[in-house]
Amino acid sequence: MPELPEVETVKRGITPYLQGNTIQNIHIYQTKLRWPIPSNLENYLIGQPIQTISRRGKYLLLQFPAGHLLIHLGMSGVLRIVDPDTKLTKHDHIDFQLNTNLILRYNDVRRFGTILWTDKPVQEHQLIKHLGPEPLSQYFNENAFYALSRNRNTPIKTFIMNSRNVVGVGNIYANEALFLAGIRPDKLTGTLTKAEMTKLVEAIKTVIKQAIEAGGTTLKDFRHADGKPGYFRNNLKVYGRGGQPCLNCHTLLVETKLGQRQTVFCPNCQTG
DNA sequence: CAGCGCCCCTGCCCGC
DNA sequence: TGCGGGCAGGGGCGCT
Repeated sequence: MPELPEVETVKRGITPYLQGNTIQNIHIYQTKLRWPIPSNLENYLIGQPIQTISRRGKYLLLQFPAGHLLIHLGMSGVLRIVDPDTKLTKHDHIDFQLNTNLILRYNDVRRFGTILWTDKPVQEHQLIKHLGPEPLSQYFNENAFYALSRNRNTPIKTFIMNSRNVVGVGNIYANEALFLAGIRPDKLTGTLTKAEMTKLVEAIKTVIKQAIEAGGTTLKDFRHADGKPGYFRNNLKVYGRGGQPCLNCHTLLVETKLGQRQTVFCPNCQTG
């Protein structure tokens, strides 16, 4: 479900309910996510204040006095703020009950998500330390990205979806950014010119920025913490539109597979 | 190291 | 209506 804009939207939605508040209790209903939820989580969290809420790539980081809680939503994870009398539903896996009596509730149908604890500096955590730059930061720029791309032989779409190169670009926004940049998804990374890489960097920034402003993309069930959908779906130019006419030139969009992921492009507009 | 395919899991949609 | 196959917004891991 979530790419970076969706995770950012979730972060913004839950922050007012969490910031400075204290975890009063925890209920774990299902420990089996991508990795088991640590069974001793309560030792670190109960009675402790949530000091800051931040995001690194698609990871949400809740800072406590003793360390950080890492949360990744995987493909289908949902975080919501609910009243204490809200009935549990299928695939609710963990509740964090706050001193305000509201509950931060994690639901994840496919259980590809992650909830882990670390007491080390969070940027040194195994899952965090190899992450590439944030797409909207100054560290993601045409010079650095072009240098990184030299002598790389993977398709450019696979390259931009690899979080070691740049974080937060999932399948939707990879397709959209390549369309915006006019570059074929299967073009080998090392063959892109400096001008093309510059266009691509700008396209990724634009797509991510616009998606955050729209509150993310709701395809099936993504919802803000308050239950509202994201509106970027209306802006999608190629994702999910294989076989339909290109919105620019009316050529039929081509649908292929790249790295086991649905890939859609316009053979007329994306010639780079 | 780079690149790639395989999984983890449930639900839904489609064709027969 | 039932069933099997394929597909889904992620990404770590093991293999070559």
